[in-house]
Amino acid sequence: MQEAARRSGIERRRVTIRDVGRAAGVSVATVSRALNGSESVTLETRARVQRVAKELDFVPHAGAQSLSLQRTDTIGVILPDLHGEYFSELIRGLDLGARNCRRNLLLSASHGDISEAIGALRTMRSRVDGLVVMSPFTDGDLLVDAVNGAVPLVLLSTRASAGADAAFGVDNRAGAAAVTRHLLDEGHRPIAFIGGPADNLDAQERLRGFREAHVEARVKPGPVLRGNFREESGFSAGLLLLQKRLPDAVFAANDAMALGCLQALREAGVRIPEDVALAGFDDIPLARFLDPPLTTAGVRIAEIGRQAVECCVGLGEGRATAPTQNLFAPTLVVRASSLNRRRAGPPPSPTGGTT
Amino acid sequence: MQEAARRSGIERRRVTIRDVGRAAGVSVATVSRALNGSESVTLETRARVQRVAKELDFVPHAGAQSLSLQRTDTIGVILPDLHGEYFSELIRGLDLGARNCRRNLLLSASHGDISEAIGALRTMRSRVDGLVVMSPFTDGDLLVDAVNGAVPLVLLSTRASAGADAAFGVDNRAGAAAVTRHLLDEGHRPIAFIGGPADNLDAQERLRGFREAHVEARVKPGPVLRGNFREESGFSAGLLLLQKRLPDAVFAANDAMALGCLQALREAGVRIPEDVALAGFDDIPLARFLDPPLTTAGVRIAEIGRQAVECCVGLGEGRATAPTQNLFAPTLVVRASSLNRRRAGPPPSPTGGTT
DNA sequence: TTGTAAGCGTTATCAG
DNA sequence: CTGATAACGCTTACAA
Repeated sequence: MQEAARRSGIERRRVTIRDVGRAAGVSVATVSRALNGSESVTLETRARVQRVAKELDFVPHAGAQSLSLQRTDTIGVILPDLHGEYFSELIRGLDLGARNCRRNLLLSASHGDISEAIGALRTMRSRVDGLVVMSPFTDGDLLVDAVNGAVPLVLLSTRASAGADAAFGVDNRAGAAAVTRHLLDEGHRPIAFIGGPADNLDAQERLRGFREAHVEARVKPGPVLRGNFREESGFSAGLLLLQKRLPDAVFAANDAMALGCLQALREAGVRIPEDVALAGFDDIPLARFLDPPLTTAGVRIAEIGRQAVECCVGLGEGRATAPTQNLFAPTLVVRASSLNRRRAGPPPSPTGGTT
Repeated sequence: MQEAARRSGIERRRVTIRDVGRAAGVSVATVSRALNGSESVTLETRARVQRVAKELDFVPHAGAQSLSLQRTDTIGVILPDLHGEYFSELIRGLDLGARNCRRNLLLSASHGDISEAIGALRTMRSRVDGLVVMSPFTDGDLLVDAVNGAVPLVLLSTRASAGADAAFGVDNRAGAAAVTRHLLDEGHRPIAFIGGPADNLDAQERLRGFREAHVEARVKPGPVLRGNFREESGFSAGLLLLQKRLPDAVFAANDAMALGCLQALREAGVRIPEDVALAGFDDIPLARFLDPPLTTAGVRIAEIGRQAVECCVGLGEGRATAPTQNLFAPTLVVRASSLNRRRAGPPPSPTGGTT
């Protein structure tokens, strides 16, 4: 038939429901009913069909089922990236949610490009029952348009768009303010800030929290550098900081950049936290293994992913499982990197540590 | 019609090719041809169809296309886990390969359970054009049976099964031997080994490399502990080691366990590498950020993923892109954690360091 | 209880 | 160049 049917290798035709029917001496309808547990099938018929199906190693064609049933049992996910500690944690949560709901995960990366995200969206929207999209762009409405109501849409890290069915995010402002306050409380000033991409909502809010905490404390903020949330940009920012008089502390808008900055400073012989204190945001698993362990704003990344998927599935089933807008509050995680040890002479013992 | 068609929320019917045809005053066949760039369509007709399609925001239904075309443009991937540094890197490579080939990625985790893996396989095999499966179980044949030739199957970290179309892996034995030799060359002995799961092929081979290097050097190996490749098991192993006289060095079968062991030892006040040297396997991104940076066997994880996907796609298109069996050679990555600093008194300066 | 046949949304064949 | 129409593999009214 179809030209494309020419398979490479052994031409092994799929076993279809028709084959099972023929072999069992019943119609395809009966096979379908028998295999899907419909009431109206004789026990005897069902048994025979099941036996034959097993013998023939029949596996229903999921694509055909989807077409007929109008559901795919698949949730599409579009993230800026698929790797790195942050997304890895997120994916763990997404997977967890998908397992709980017995759904598959169709994953795609937008690489931070909104047009790529929209492209992926259009490819996906007819393959999935729902979409979970992380689009930290300021203009999430474009995404909503692309989905066009075809399937439930759950947004991550996005200002609630009127069109989206739900949104999950982190209270970045509060988290950043908490970290900033902590640094100020430790006596560090000025505090430099390494920000994220300008068009990234999370980044904007974190900067805002940083500034508000300074206003509140009546302290003048240190320099604000631009980064892109990647480790390298933190490294570059660190180099930049080294060119002038060092601030007392550096607050990077995420842990990856804090890590990069840490490297740059350390390579220059700057001690953390004795010479410069350091803090990040996200609490990626790596944070506590750094030397020194990194102070940061703890976000339950995986939990967000899980809830997002489960909410998305729920929406597809007509349940409104969660409020439209869900904001997770980060918790301040104080580790050694931010403590004020300027007074200390020799490095303290590994276990102890003065505050 | 179909019961399931009742959608929650606004009942927004999909725009189908039929709608476009009607609006453009042509048949569905012509719409299909016009949109898919067939030669035999008047320029004028094509233009009109395209305009109408855009106006109606028509997006072809991927599922229906798949059913008709017998291809899904999707590669299925089954991994033991979706998170953690190792799989994160692997996924990065898989994504890269998929992008290069313009394919989607259907991801699933087997959580180390072969029956779960088989379940996922059966769900997937009619949704994808090919499968990339990482099944570090000793019996990969079960997987081959489950796929049953329906689509190309590429195995990761598995002994080449007759039934698989290709396999990618790491030369675990050589890598482990190299690390072991390095530790012995540094003068460490005995060396304890923290192994992976017993039924895991990678783990078996790494243990073998460890032993062979000892035989070759005519040195008696230290104790061999059992782990499961996760951080916690490395931690437990570390605790176990602490109960007896400490070995000169510990070689963990992967970096995650090395990390766990490092923690256990450090919490007990043991200095690395002064008191005990440490090495891992994989060179996950985290390894170089540890304190001290971890000596390990460097595996180009992402590269394996990329090649596996591209090979899988190639197989589906009838091309035999790569040899059936592909073994990547790890490179020894020597960092501070394995050096012999037993002679040194006080901790060396951050920059320097004796060998 | 079972079979027939009409969809699900495409593409491809075959006449016109 | 274009239009019917038969697949693709499955589910489900409707009839028997």
